[in-house]
Amino acid sequence: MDRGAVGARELKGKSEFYSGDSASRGKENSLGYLVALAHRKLFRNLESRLQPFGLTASQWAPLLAVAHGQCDTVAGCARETGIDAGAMTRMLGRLEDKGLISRKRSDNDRRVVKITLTNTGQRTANAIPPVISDVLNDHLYGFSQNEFELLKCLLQRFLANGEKSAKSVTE
Amino acid sequence: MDRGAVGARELKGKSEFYSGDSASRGKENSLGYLVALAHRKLFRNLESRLQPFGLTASQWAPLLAVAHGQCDTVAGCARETGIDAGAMTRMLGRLEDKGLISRKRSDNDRRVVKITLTNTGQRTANAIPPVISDVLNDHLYGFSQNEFELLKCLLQRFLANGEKSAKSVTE
DNA sequence: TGACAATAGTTGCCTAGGCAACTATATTTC
DNA sequence: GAAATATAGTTGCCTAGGCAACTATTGTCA
Repeated sequence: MDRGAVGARELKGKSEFYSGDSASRGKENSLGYLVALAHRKLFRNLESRLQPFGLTASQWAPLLAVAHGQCDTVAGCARETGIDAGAMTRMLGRLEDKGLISRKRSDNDRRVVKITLTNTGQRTANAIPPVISDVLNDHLYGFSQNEFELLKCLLQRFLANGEKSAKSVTE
Repeated sequence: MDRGAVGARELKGKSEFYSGDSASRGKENSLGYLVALAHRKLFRNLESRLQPFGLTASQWAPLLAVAHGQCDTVAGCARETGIDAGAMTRMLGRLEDKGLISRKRSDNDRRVVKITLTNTGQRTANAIPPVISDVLNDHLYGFSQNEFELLKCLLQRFLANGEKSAKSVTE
């Protein structure tokens, strides 16, 4: 057992789970590795299950976001899915190439590009939620309701801490 | 509250936290989004803190793996960090361009390429663990020791389930 | 020994995200 | 109303990972 498993040191009210000499050694003990591996595995499982629909693991998110009325512009989709606007332009281009969405310059505000689903896009958007659910449920096999809520809660805090940290660096 | 928060349905011993109609709606409630966002945020925070060392958030892992003697070949590094061998070839190329590692064809087995750290690479490998620790600790601000262990444990199970699921599809 | 399989590494092609520079349009401010 | 500012979208350049095809080398086995 290394220090990470022994106990967190307290330093001016800030807990230190990792210290320089033991950090990130071994994939199982480092949260960095774990978060990355969990993400990659989930991503690849989604990828293989969405292949029959001609979708990648990155493409379902903006598609569903539009289908659910959460966004209808490039910038909106970028904000909603948390990725770069430039990347979103290209992403929507690929979705348009596949005939799932269509883009049209707005008349009210000539800066924005309005995004709508095609019929095919709508059908696909209807079909994929069960697939996503299946994959997530597979990853949650054996979890109790408590553990499920706990994991969500801990990840939300992990994420929120990271956002605060990023801000404090740039300020 | 949608179904996900109400309770998991049991279906032939398999819990269903997500059902087709509510899956992945809203970033906060979907574990898919949460895992992806947590990973991206951690990745970007690492990126900005490693910039002074001329490293990206993907490059420290193979560098430390070599420094810790966990691998000394392309295939070994790929296995150790869980990424594709082709991607690893290019990754090591970038590290070589930066003068951090050097590559040399083995004499025993002319297929393998032996990887060693340069002096600069060794110095960098010594310098970055505290930085990684700092970023991880930031993300874990306010976590109790219990919560820290719990998050690791839950993520390990989430990951293991995903690996089993992927295998059962290909078999 | 000779055919076959397995392994190591590389390369090309694809999707993907981040960042910066840029244009066009809209909003705010003086 | 004109200038400054903000916002929307696009594009180029970078790193990055997955997959498939390929070569070279090594190991296996009939």
